[in-house]
Amino acid sequence: MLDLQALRNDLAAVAARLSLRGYVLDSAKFMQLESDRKSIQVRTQELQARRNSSSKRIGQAKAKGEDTTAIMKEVANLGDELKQLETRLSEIQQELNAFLAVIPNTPHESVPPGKSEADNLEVRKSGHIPIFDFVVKDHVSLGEGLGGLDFETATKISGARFSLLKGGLARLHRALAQFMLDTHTEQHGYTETYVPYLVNADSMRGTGQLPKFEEDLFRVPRLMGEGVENFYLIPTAEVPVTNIVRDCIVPLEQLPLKFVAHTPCFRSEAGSYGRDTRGMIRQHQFDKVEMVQICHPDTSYQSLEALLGHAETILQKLGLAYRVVKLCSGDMGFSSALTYDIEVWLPAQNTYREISSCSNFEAFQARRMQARFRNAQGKTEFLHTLNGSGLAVGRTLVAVLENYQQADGSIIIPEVLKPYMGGLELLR
RNA sequence: GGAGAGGUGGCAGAGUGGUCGAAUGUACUUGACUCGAAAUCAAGCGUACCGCAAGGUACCGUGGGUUCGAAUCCCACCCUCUCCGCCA
Repeated sequence: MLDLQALRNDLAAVAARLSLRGYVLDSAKFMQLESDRKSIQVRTQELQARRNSSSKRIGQAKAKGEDTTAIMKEVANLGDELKQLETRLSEIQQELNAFLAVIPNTPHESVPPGKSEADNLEVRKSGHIPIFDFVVKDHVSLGEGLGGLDFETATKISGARFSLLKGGLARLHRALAQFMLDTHTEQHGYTETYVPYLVNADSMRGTGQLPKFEEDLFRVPRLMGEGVENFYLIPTAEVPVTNIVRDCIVPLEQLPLKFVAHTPCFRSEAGSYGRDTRGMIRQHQFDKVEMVQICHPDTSYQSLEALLGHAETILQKLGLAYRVVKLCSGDMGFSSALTYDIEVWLPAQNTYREISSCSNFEAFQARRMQARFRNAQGKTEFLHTLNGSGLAVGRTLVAVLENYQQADGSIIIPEVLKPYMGGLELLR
């Protein structure tokens, strides 16, 4: 959520920044809602004040045993108008909230303007793109050749966009997640967390998935008395982990909070029907190791650089080539103020593919979550939240398979993973 | 699944229809005392919104209702705890 004060004080400036990312702010509607809200609120509070003082006088009179019919008559007609106004006021406030809830974050000033992926800015490249003296196979051929990747059975069990791993590949997948978690906890100072995979709607609203992106989620309805309460399968650990601080005032000295979690992620992939249909690249269920930082507004951009570095470290240790891009204004996610993507080299696709996304949300999520700290003056202020994949496990597996393949279809185990593979050197 | 208890300010804990945004204790902040600290004493100490201000409004798990007036009464729901049963 954007800062309501900013909208009130400088609507045009906010609208201009939003237009950079292709969002057209309905300024007229906002001004209308605001002025309605204001006039009705003033009138409502006026009547409430009158009712309160009259009621108080009735109480005092009754205590003295005096007759109260005169005062009661005064108040008698207040009720209806007041009730109407109160209803109207809460309607308007709901409209205003609904209006605010679907406005994306404003991009940070350093974000390159642009419309699509094509306008993203390459920040740096790292590692060496491997050269093969044979025709490379993609991860599907490699995995199936090794007998460890079985999409046919996964489709039977669940449907399209699910995968079944077996044997060495399943272990390699687990090894990757373990390696990432250990690196972030032991070398980067993150606290490991184990979190719920089903969350409530408040949590989804807190991080910005709701109300706008319900169609991207798997919803799990649950009967609750008369009605239904919805759970949602998490699309990323960002949701449960960031919501740790929802409705919290975090003591200043505890900042920054750094959490890491390894979870499955569930995405409906509505609207991406034709894309990446082959292989593990785009699945309804995939594992991800996610880093989250909750920090002071003054240091959030330093934290973002650090967090990006933590994700890069994983790729460096795995010996994979990658590049870092800064997303342009039109390609950023709803809640983000600034996002770096890390793209890993995939030989079979002869290109870089996204494997991590690291974002600073500034106070956008914190405002939705009421996540605050108390500043030196004792006033509450909104925290800044950040997160980044460190990394997407499934795609990392794809990258390892493709980059470490040999002519006979076997896979060399990267040095850092050997301890997690019981010393195994080669997957065949 | 059955039975019971309970959800009030950072915490503890009063409050069963009126002067209650809420006693009291504790924590915290400031001042006094002190070389300093402890103890003691005094004052302050929730959040949001409207207003230049004075001041006003809302919030006692959530949502509805009754009433001139609700933390307090009624209804529904959610959550927590205890016991029994079942279960990884």
